[in-house]
Amino acid sequence: MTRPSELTRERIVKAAERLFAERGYDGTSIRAIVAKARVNQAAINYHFNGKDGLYREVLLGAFRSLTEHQLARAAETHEMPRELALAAFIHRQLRPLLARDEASRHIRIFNWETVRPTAVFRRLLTEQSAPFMGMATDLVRRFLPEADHRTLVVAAIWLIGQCSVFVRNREQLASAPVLLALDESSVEWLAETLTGWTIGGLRPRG
Amino acid sequence: MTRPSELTRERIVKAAERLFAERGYDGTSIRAIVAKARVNQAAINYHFNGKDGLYREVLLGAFRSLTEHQLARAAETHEMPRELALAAFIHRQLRPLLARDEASRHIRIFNWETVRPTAVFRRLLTEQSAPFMGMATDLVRRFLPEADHRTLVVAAIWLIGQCSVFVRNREQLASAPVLLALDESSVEWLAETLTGWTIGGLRPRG
DNA sequence: TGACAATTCAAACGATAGTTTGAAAAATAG
DNA sequence: CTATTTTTCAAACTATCGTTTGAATTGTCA
Repeated sequence: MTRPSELTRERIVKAAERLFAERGYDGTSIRAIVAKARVNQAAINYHFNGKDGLYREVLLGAFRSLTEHQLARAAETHEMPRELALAAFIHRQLRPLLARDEASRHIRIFNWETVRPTAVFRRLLTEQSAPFMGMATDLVRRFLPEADHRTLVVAAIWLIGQCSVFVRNREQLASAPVLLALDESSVEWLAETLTGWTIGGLRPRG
Repeated sequence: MTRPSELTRERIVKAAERLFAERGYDGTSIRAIVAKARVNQAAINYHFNGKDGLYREVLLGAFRSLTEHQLARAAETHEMPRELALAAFIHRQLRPLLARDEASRHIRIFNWETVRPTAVFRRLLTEQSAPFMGMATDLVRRFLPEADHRTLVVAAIWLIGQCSVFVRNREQLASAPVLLALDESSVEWLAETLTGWTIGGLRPRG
């Protein structure tokens, strides 16, 4: 077996990830991808069996990267007091607000999927979302020790949603009329504010 | 001036709204629209000056309908105790979970826009989102009477985000592995649960 | 009714989409 | 070096896209 084509594959995946994140699956043409990657047009079919196969590759990478960012800290989070663990979780979820990096692109790809889920994505989700959801569920369980399963799941989604609304809409929120500041200290303050509200919400009350 | 074409316009807008909601702007072809509306292909250019013009029409209608859905109740909400007002707001925001109706389609069209905002939408947002955001801000202000402007805006977004994460991802959440039930009583319970957590979060604590 | 504007229609336009082709080039194995 | 496989390449293929065209039809007003 001979494999001198790894470079070409990597260039294609890298270019495709950027374009899929920016324009979505339908909005990205393979001609745009090969132009950015500076490879021949037929290379995508040769290496990935078409546009679908390439998209699957990109989606897998995005999913791994996004969940691993949290899951890598799952163990140490579990050792912290629940309030600190929650703060750390929220802080990490808000991280794409600051970084115009790979993570932002991955979030963007997922945003496309929430409006028009592809078959590839659906399968990926049912196969691989369990660890991440489990981490969020474990976290809220420490605040709601007697809640039933449904309540815990909803609380986990609630927690994730509080963060994702800012991440997802960061471009709109940063411009008029909201003009939300997104520098490091502002995001820090945002994370702390959200943490406070979340703890208050999950705290038992009479 | 002669105007026997209102029927054609309405059929086109109605068909386009459904298709744009389901597939987004790029994913909807004018051939699909005219097939669904059962009008001639050139009718879209004749009546709306092209696909862009038609989309603008649909977007305007969606925006009006959605904001009016909440804003129509703004006055009466203001007369209610703050806890009940918040519950009513959340309940209305979660409504698309139940109804496969016009409002649900309009929310879906907006979901497309958060991924790839069109110029039309950006303008619409800066022009007309103020009343809606103002309503949400007024609502949270009743819980945070001494908060500064930034905190109030973030709280309003936080409130909206808590609801939208369920609406936006309803299809994924309803299927495995989450299997969130979306019948009437379940949504009722969800609204009450979210209301409780939100009140708890915004309530002052020592 | 006749003249004219508004509306509908089938057909075609140019552009771009994803994919396929078959040969040239490069890399590997014997 | 030779034989063989892997990889690249330019070009073409088929399908669909949004839009335009110009004639036919319909509706309105004088």
